[in-house]
Amino acid sequence: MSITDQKFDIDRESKTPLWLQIRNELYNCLYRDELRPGQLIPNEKTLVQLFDVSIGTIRKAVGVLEKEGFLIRKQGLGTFVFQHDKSSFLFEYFHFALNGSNEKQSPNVEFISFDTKKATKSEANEFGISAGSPVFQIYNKLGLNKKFYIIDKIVIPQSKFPGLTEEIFKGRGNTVYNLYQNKFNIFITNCSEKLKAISADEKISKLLNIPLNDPILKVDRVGQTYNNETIELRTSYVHTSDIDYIQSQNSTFGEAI
Amino acid sequence: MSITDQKFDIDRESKTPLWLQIRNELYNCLYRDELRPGQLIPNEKTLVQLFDVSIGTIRKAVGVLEKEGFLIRKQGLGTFVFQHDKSSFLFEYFHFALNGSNEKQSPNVEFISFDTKKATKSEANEFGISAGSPVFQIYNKLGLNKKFYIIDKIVIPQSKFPGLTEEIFKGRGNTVYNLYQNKFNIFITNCSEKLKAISADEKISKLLNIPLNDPILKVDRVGQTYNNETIELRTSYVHTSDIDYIQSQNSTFGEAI
DNA sequence: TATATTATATCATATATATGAATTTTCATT
DNA sequence: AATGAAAATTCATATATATGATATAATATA
Repeated sequence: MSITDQKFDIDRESKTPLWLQIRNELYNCLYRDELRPGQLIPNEKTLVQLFDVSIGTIRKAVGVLEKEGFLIRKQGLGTFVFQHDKSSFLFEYFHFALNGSNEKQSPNVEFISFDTKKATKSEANEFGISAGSPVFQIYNKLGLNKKFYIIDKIVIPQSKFPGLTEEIFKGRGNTVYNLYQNKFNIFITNCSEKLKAISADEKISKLLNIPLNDPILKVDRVGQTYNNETIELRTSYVHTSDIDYIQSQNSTFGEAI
Repeated sequence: MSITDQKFDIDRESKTPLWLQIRNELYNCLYRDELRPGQLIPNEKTLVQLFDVSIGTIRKAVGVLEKEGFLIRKQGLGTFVFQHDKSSFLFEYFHFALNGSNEKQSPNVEFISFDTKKATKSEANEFGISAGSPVFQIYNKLGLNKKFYIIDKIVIPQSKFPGLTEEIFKGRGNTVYNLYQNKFNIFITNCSEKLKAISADEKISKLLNIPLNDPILKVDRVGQTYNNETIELRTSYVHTSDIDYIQSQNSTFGEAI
């Protein structure tokens, strides 16, 4: 169903502000995939008619979704649905930079392996599937400046990625999140990460060509989609002798001025 | 000079939007300390008169400063200048939680040492002072649930904290950033962090009572004030066997709905 | 055809105004 | 003094409208 075809009923008696009701309706359109990544959404005038509110209320609703990262407004052009690509990946999800630098640069990625295995208990628990269900486990090597510093292990449930093969994965030609989005209709909306320092085990030391027991930064990332459904478990093993995990933070989460 | 006494000249011909000009004027009042932490700022009606614009423009300017974290609006009460305290510290700057938990809890802090030393070259460089200038170096131990997992090393230039003594530091009764703010008029506006995995050296292993060479998460934080002036260099050494460094991230930096 | 101009579409800024919601203050009543 | 109702204060939501800025499309002109 197209967004312009449906009848939204906004409750003017509700305690929830109109702008928030509209924001939620639009969010649901994203969730229901009636507004697809990269797509141009109806202009403000149309939205005014669709929801029968003033343009200021529409702008507030759309503005919030823009700040949340779901929509992107372009003056003179229109408002578009956000889509994952290399630059957004670099900006939002890749947290590493060479020693002494604060500038991120795009990592080079090299494929290592693609396997099917049974989900561990904790993986199954995270995904909300039964233990032993099949999952894909994929290893990649990431580097900067021709050297590799990071091993990425990706675990995703087979059920959510029907038909995914090693060839499709290798031939994606873009970021992994872009693959999820374009080939499997899964849009990663939020991530959380947990970091630990550990010792390199045999596997990691071989893959990264570093001494056994070297200190390694281990990053566990949970990638989720709408309604906090977990889609991907990613573990990065980072040899931080030459690169840093960086995080910048304003007093809050303010917009850049 | 009080904010209500001065004449702001807003340039209506400027390419910079009015709301941004006003946001910048208010920001400068914060910077010049004419609006102090915790203080109630003039209400919207007064600001309308002060800047001679409509209330919508004022609300936009104040709204941005609120999102940036400098102001806090409270319906029915007024708008206040943000101040550092324990809850904001927990919310924004303390990134650790016990294994398996996503809930942060307030750490307990124990004083270790307070010394004066000469700035290293890199410290001096960061602070913009000459090498060898005196700095304070303070060690603390942080823990959760009666056990200590973190050693914090704080380095701050003596010149910016005149009269600071071990007694004042120990008797602060609040967070360190609150001390900076209330006793020394220095307001930390933003931080950036760089993380590495290293091996515990002798000093750290003794302080945390862990084996030598255990993997340790090292967090280097640069704390800055207005105009990106560096105020504090803090290094945290974290034994991550029982706790995680956690980071959550929405698709962007969206406001909570 | 190539270029410059004009028109159109779309979001951005700004004003003016009305009503509602949340909090504190005031003040009458008990 | 304690309580409760009313008033005042302040920010929040919502409408209506006008003008500006930016990008694209259409058109006229050389």
